[in-house]
Amino acid sequence: MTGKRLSAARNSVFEHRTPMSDQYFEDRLKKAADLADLGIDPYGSRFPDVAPNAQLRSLAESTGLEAGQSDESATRRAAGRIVLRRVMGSLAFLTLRDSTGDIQIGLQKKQVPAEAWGTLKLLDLGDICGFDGQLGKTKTGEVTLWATSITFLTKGLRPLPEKWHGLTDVDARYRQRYVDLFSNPEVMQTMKARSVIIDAIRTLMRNRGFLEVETPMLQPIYGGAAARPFTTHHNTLDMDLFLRISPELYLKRLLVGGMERVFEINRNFRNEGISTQHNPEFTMMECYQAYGDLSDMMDVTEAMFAAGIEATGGGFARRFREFEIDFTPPWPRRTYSDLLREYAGVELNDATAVRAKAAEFGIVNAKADDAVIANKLFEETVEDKLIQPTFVTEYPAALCPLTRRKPGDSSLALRFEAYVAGMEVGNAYTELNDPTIQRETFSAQVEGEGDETMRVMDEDFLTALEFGMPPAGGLGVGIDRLVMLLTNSSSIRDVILFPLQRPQASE
RNA sequence: GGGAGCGUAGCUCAGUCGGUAGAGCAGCGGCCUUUUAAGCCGUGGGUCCUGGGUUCGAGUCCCAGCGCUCCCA
Repeated sequence: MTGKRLSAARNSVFEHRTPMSDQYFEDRLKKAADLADLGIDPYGSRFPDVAPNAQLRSLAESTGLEAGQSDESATRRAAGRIVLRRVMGSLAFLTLRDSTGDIQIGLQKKQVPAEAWGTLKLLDLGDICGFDGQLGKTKTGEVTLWATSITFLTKGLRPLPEKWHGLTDVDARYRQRYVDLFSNPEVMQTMKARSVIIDAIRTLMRNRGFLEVETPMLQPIYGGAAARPFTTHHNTLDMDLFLRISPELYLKRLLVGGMERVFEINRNFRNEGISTQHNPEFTMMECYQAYGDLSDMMDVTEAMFAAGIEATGGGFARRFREFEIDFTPPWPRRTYSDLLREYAGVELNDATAVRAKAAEFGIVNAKADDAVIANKLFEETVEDKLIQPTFVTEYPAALCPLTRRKPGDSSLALRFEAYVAGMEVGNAYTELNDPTIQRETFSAQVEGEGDETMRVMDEDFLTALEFGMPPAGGLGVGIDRLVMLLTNSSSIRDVILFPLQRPQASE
């Protein structure tokens, strides 16, 4: 890039910027132009054979370098963003950051070509640079790449956040996650952990014979959960579509089709509130196992957490917020009615007592089903007590239209929800595969809750069941919450790269 | 939806009783060969979220709006 071209770029940039930022832009664009004048491209290109910083650091340890020593037998190459700089006359130290961590770069005036030393003045915090040199340790023992050359790879035009505090403004961190990622290393670690955990879960499921599939996100009829959907529209077909709230009814069609074990890791969309536990789009692992039931799904749930724990290191005992949580399987099983008795002091089947107790918490709705009231009471009194991993079993059947009834007690459903730290992290059924009962429960649900659950009967799903779906266990696990628990992140927004934000008025 | 709080320099934050706006980092100029949030000297930088109002005078008090955070539902 020539200085002339940069001048033109500068002029166009300034037309769109506020006066106070011009100082930084102007200085940095000037430096980019100065580099170009020296024949150095401020926006470099291919820079092969870069060693990750973590690798360089471990190399320094494994080769037994002592303080004050350098390994003169080899030249190493590092690249990354300059985040700190300490210049003392004719000796300079830089802190270079990549996704694996930081490494110190040492530059001595008498060890680098004069032109290279001169370009140090043109280097800013935030620039992306590469360095070749010998690995060593300073006399204080800091691992240092003693550079013999500087390669400018990308000029940064904007100033970095404060070097000690980083970017802390929560809103800015989410809006400019790219700044958050390189200025707050723990954010990088969390996001890498998320990727590693999901990878481990995929491997687990494949090893158990589950086939990964992808089912529609755009659905003409939504279902599989009780939630409000997002609505969209297809122009050519001129039809409204819904972003899925759950893949359940499609995955079950695959069971009918003969895929005995399927799973999907993908996004669901629910047009509801936002909180530390809820993002409008969230990632769910959902799986179905033919010829299985609830107990198999408990096993899968425990194994998923075990896989995530193994992948991220550390033991089954983990800290999350103020809790010490032990994920060692098997997790305790507690029935819904036992928990309601223990924490709310009422019998599930005593509707009068349940309503009276619920009224104490301001839960009053004469038209609502007894089970709906009971469940609100459960949410109010029980959920936040379930700190250690717990499977809650035997849900009121009225809440579970897709679940098989308990043999001998049709008021209860063969369902469990897994709770950890007061959060629901998993939901599983022994799946209902009797099309006659399914039609009845759908009708009741459609009439009872209308828009909240399903707008119209999914006739094609019922048709599928009529062809015959094998008995099966099904499970959904919230991946975001699982990652929260295993990375000790207190908000779901801390484990989602780009959580939904209201757009900013300007800019 | 309700309550509380926050919004000041590129970033992190002060700003008293209403009296013409400050620090650190970052920037710029200078010194400096083992620093690591380097240090020292000097210096530039502001739509105090937006719009009204009260007042001789508003970052500060009042009203409305916007955005964010936390708690509750």
